[in-house]
Amino acid sequence: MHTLIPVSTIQGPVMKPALASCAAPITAPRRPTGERIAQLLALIDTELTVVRRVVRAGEAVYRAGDAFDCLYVVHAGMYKTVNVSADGREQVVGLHFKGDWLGFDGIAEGCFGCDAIAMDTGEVWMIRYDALLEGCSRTPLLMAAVHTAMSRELARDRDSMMAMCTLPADARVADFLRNWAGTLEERGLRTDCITLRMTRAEIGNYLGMKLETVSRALSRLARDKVIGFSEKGRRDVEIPDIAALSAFVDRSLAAATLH
Amino acid sequence: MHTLIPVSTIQGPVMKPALASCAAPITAPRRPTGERIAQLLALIDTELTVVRRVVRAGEAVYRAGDAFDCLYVVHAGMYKTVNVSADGREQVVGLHFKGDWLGFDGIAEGCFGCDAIAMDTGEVWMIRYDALLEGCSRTPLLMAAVHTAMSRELARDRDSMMAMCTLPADARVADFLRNWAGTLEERGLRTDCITLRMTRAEIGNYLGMKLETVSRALSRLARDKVIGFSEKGRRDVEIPDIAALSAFVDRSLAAATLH
DNA sequence: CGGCTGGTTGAGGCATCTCAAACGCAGTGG
DNA sequence: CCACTGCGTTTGAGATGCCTCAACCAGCCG
Repeated sequence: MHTLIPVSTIQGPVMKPALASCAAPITAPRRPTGERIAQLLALIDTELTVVRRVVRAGEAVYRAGDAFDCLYVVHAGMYKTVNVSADGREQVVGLHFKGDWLGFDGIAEGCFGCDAIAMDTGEVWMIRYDALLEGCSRTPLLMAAVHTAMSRELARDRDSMMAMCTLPADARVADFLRNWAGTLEERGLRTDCITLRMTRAEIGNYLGMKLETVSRALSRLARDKVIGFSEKGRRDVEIPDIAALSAFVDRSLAAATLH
Repeated sequence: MHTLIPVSTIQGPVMKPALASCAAPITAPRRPTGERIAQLLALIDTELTVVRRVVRAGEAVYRAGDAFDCLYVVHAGMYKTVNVSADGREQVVGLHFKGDWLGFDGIAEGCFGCDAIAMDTGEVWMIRYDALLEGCSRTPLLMAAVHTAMSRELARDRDSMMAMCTLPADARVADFLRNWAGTLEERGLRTDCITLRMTRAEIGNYLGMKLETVSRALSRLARDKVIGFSEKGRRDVEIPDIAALSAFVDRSLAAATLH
């Protein structure tokens, strides 16, 4: 039909190949996510003026309704975004780790649509949106990186919707743990013993179920040896084998379709 | 803290004010959505070379797994995006009307993550992604418009997640109809009698419930005079008053929280 | 110690799903 | 013209998965 022009040929002047993979992957083969994140942060640091901000557990990076001025890139820590409706319902709609952006949802309306809350102490990089627009004009690689980040978030949201609609409660919890372990693994962190920094109520809210259901699901997963609990409290979960979680999800689905 | 610099001052050279509102609304007060869409399409038409493609009902604009080359802007018709999992589950994750973009989810991975299916005959504008990147570098207004579109889609996904997690089935259907009527109203179309181009099964899939539940919910809404059915088949729904749908949602929530 | 927060587990209830039957409507072919 | 078929819809009755309510337990901290 038409020939595929590599993006790099039109993305403007010379770019360091070492930075290329934090943008859209049309140009290059896949690289480890940890590397991509390091390159993204390096690119931002060189192309933009960022204000580093340290946040403590429970502190809000921004609140729903705040005027949209800045985007934030997670440099350390873990964050939840909480959608708040007019009538007061609260819903955890996203979890964010190092390398993720916070605040994309504010662009369209000019104010943020949800709260972004730190779940432990961490650091975010504030980037003024007007400066980002300017930087994207100057540096196509940066623009591509922003597009990629938004695209990834859209894909994640879709997968969440699918999980909520098609998986029974136990499988949804298993899927949740699998995703969590996956993001840790991508960042080069230990996945065999992870600490959930969320209460059962928060997990349930995120997954669309009640806290008791989460607790029961975790108990069943532990009984089936798909996960384990560390002797130090029930807050830490041992995941000896991520594939076992996937297998559990598949088994749930097979059992369901098999009547 | 710091003064708010209007984006327009850094967005580059002169821009026609008439086109300004299709981008982020920091610069300008809110305008009617229909106007924004017209301006978006005009901007795209002047800044980019588009290939117009007519699609018929049931036809795929793209399929999950297809290589990501192009984005699409809806010029006419109505489309659904369907997420397909490895094990064959299908989930409608989005509905798209005139002025919406299709394919953002392909940017990050280099291939599309879902099917985009036309639900009636319509027309999409194909835009090569490399050309779009170049155009965004050239025209900051275009870049802002793309960001705004992605941001809006993120916000919509989150509202969907919230509706699925917090609303009972009847209210979820009411909310669905309200959103549908809302998008029609934004585009200057009639909202008092809308034709659902989806089967009950599709609606149910989208809302995370079974087709019988959708049917019952619609029957109850009709019994409560919140909606009506046209005499010609049950496929057309009469919505005399959109506010009545919102009121129904609120009533459901009030009844639920009241124990 | 005693209160508090978060977690686990059980019993019963309810919203939704499953299964099933019947209907309307459009298309098709005799 | 009518029978016949297929698909989508409606409605009912029973099953079930998750929620609600409640009791109890385990850490933690003043």
